[in-house]
Amino acid sequence: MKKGKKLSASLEDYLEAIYHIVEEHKVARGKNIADRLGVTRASVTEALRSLSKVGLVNYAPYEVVTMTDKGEEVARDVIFRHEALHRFFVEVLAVDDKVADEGACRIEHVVPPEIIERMMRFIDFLEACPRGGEEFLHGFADYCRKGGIAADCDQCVSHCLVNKD
Amino acid sequence: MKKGKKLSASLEDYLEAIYHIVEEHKVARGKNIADRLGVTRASVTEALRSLSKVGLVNYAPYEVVTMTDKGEEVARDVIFRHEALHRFFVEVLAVDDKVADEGACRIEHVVPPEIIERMMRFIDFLEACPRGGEEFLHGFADYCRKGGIAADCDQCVSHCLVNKD
DNA sequence: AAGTCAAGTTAGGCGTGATTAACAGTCGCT
DNA sequence: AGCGACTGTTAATCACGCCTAACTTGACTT
Repeated sequence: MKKGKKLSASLEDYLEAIYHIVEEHKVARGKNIADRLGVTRASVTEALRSLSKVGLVNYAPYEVVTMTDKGEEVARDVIFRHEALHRFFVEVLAVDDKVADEGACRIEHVVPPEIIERMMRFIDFLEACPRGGEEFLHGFADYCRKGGIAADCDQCVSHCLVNKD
Repeated sequence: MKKGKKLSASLEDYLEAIYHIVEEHKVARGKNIADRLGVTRASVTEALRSLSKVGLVNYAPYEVVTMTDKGEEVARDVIFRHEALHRFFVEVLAVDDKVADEGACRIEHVVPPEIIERMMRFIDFLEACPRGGEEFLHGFADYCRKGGIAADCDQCVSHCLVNKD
């Protein structure tokens, strides 16, 4: 039960998809997975054999698929990275939801854990720091839209003092 | 001269390496590239054939390698993404330089342009907004180190008003 | 129980990107 | 000029991850 080697990006995607499908339907079927990932059923079969070989899914030919405990653990880790990236892109960088998701999908497989950790902390910090907060992020969103600092910038700053506690 | 299809992550790495080597030595040799990327010379030969096939490098067997104009353009684009990510990770997220570089290397090949754009803007915004700036980022770095908001938080906020202009 | 059809599997192929091992070209030195 | 060392190329192989096409299974119909 070691940590084993890491999964390929592709297998992480399969695992993630299976997790979400199981979450919804209790079990996953090849067709579901294929549809969700936009690959053929044949590809799914191969992926399932790989995943079961490393003990992440319960799989036997012609049967429904479920996840092992280990598989759930790994899947949750992938999903955690995905969600952290997604939140950061949307909440901090004011990126469009669709693009944020797309980016998270691709980046989740390669991002170093330290960077995820800092993104999460950054979000926390923005909540804790009087300079941060809603207004600050709105300021950034405005900045993006208008290409410059807002006119009511002074008032905004004064609120730092008022809002802190 | 179309935009053509996009390069694989691997070929982007080769192109990036070649660009840096040419920058330093005027020309690149297979050995240099192999050493820099940690692959064999044989792999380099194949990559060079691919890159020259799409007109990004000037390559002929047994000769030194240089980049075409198109190649430079593409390389600069990759490097731009790399540097944007690196800067963001170091300057905003206070990530260790080595980890930031490693992360940038991997993410540069998959990150949507919109996200790069927002990261750059975020850095600009931090410079322009009175709530942002050096102090704000130091605040975050401290927060990371200490796990909480600094004690002199009030003073820090007051500076927002003083420093703005 | 047999038929049908969707879902799943297998086999074979393709492209990419890497490897090793053997061979070939280039260049510097005496 | 010839030798040797290093650099570069080729060929064969491998692992992945995907595909198509053909075959198998299982579960409803009737």
